Amino acid sequence: MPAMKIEDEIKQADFRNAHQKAHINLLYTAGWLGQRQAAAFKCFGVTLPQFNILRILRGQHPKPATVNLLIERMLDKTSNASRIVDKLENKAYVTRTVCPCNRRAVDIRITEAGLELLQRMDVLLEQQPIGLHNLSEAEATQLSALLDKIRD
Amino acid sequence: MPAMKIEDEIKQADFRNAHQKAHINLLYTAGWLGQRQAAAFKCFGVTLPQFNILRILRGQHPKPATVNLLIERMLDKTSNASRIVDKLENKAYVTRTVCPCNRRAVDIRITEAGLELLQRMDVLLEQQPIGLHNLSEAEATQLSALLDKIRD
DNA sequence: CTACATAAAATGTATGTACATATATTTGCA
DNA sequence: TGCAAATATATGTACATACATTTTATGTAG
Repeated sequence: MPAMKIEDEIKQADFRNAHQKAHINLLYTAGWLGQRQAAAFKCFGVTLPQFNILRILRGQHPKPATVNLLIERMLDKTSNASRIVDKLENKAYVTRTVCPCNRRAVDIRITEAGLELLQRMDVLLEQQPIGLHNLSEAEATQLSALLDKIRD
Repeated sequence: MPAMKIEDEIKQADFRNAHQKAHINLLYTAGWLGQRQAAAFKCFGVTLPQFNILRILRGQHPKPATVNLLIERMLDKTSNASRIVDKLENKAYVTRTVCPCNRRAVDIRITEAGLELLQRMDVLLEQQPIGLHNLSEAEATQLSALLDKIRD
């Protein structure tokens, strides 16, 4: 992946202003990052949203989580947690049981196989980091502050 | 949309380090921004990818564009331009004709209805900007530089 | 205690994404 | 010339997203 400024990446040299340029750059870079992550996850047979849900479930383990809790903690809150859990259940990485104290809710738990998968992924993902390692500590902090300000 | 730091948004107070926090913040903020844009476009009956393609076609107008050219200029290069053009063709915002000089290629042109739609959207989108207006000029420039560095 | 609102999850439909493959056309080269 | 490689686009499938609707269970007001 060669070094490229955003102008070259999408072959549009003339942005209206710095705001538009940063806006497009933000969407583009997030896509770039997400794609690299998805590629790294592919050989494990899980997608990025599935991975994220597994991590939330590991954080709860051995307590169960409900679909509502998953939605609260997911990056994309409008996505359909129920169907992502379907896929993980098919792969035997999670279990679903009706919550005994509230039969509307469903208790979702990560299985041993799921925990083992996460552990294997942790090892490989640390070996080849695909994150923001090009940034210094100070730059990463600065970036977070700018992003927070966008959403204010 | 209330002001919220990323820790509160996804209810995960303990990030491993500044890099991980910025990483998650980047994906989250891009999703947040994309969703707001999609919501603004919804009343016009087009999605964000469809809008982006229409803008590229307006940039070419009255010259045609090919699918390859669209892919080159799209933010997400791996997306399926052909099927997005399908949707726009169904709405009569673009036309497809076999390129006379290369019958493998397809000339795609924006129609009058498409141009008119973009103009209506321009007007409303300028009235209620959904971009990075919280950032100063200097901050937007700084953000772009950080994002470029991530992809180096 | 029924009736209606609320809550939790699942489902339906349209769209988009990622990746592999198919189809048609053109080009290059032995 | 003829045939393989390359090119331009389209299609198939699995997955995810956005949003509306449905199903089932719980709570609450009268």
